[in-house]
Amino acid sequence: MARSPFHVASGKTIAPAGAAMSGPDAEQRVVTAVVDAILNHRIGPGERLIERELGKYSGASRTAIRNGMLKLAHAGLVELSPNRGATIAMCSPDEAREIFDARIVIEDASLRRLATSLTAAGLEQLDAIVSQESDAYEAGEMEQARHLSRRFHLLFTELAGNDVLTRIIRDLINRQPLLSWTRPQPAPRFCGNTAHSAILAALARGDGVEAARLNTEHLRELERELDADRDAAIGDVGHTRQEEAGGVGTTHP
Amino acid sequence: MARSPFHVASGKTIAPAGAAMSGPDAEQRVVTAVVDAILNHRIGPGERLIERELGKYSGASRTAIRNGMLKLAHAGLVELSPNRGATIAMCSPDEAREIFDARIVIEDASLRRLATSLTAAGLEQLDAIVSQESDAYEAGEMEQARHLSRRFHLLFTELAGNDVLTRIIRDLINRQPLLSWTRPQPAPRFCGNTAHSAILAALARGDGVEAARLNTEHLRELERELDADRDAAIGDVGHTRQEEAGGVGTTHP
DNA sequence: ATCGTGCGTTTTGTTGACAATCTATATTAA
DNA sequence: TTAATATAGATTGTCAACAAAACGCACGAT
Repeated sequence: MARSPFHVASGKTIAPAGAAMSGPDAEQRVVTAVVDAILNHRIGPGERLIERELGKYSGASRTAIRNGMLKLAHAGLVELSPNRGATIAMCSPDEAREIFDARIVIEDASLRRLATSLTAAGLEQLDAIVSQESDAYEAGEMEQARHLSRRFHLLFTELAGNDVLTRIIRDLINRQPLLSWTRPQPAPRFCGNTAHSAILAALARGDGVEAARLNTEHLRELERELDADRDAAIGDVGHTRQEEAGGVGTTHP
Repeated sequence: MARSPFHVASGKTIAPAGAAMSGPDAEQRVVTAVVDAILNHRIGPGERLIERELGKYSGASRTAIRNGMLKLAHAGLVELSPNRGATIAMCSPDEAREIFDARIVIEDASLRRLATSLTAAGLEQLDAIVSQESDAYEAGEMEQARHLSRRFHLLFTELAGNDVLTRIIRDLINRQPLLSWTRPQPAPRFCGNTAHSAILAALARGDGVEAARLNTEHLRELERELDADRDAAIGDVGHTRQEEAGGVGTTHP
């Protein structure tokens, strides 16, 4: 098969065959493409990002790619080793826990603050996200559902009005897919929509403490599922790099 | 006078004439030098960082410098404009407030957590910092005192045990000098030591809530002083760039 | 069969030069 | 004298080529 759009060492496609990009901000396009590939589990932890391959179909020069890798490295999405280039970051269990804790700290503060300042417009935006997310779940469009789920967390942080914290949260949310050692589950997990609408309801009635409590519980639940996945995968050898094709199903029987 | 070590466009020296560096990690040296220069107010907001000048005496190649600038930009210490290169970041009043709020959120959580897990060794480290800081203040070594003050905040965050949050706090603390529009005050401000030892005392007796409250108050006080300085400097025109030499004294009469 | 070794290929890191852009000075006109 | 403009210099952005290092594979030894 002729390789067409935008892939990595393994030959996997990480971006659709979009218009042959060659703009002034090719760097940002490479960054966006890699982030998008991570968010949709087209590439996973430990995978190498080879400059030539990244550039072949993105039209980006090597310097642009290299700068993009630096950006991604600072965001915690890739790791740079001397003379070994860029690989998708692998989070240790400890680091995964730290990321969850950090999100809880910041999102707690955001929700408590937002509860006292939420405007009608803001409420409407959040409500739209939650209902769209619900629709996507029911329609089985998991990719879209995951996107909207991330968007919900990011949006209430944005609405809290602190850009510094928002940028931090964005980076932490983007690292989420790198925390799981198994491929994403094809069926909707327990998580997600119910929790989000409950948080929104608490926010709507101005109860920031309860909203924060619900969100913390929500994130802790996600963390527990992750740990369970990891524990289940422990017996499996070679879990750090699954070969492509086929095995998308749940790893644990 | 022959320019000797390591300066910027204005000709100001931002690093001592250290050994002609030319190692593999020249990039990190440039970053460290710039950070150090910022922390000690040798360069201030809006100042241009010219690649050739940075490289002339640091021995770092232009690519290394450029990568360093990218790193500093992501840390919020410099701003990169297309075709205009790197300038020391200028924080708007809004952004300054956001940075303080972000610090409060994260340091609060760190102190509350640390109160339940502080070891004897950790307590000893904190105590050493505070007493050294006190000594430095009394000896009039303001540079050292400011360094130790920053170190105190960073250390209790480190001891809380979350590396993700620690890295964030480090970046936020480093941006502190860029928030003030006036040069650093030669005389010891109200802030600093008393507040720090009170926080430490609360920590030592396991009262994380009180420690967090004291820290919040401490940071809010710093913020108020900053606002006062800015308000006082408002009438002054051309306050965005003070000419060198002489005028180290307080800007407001 | 497994482990260690050596070589060719691939990939990264770095340097230098060139083009594009911006800044500052000098010049000219009103 | 002031303002607008043109020109020269300085600074950044980009690219292609070279050197160094790592990876994969075949080969041979234990």
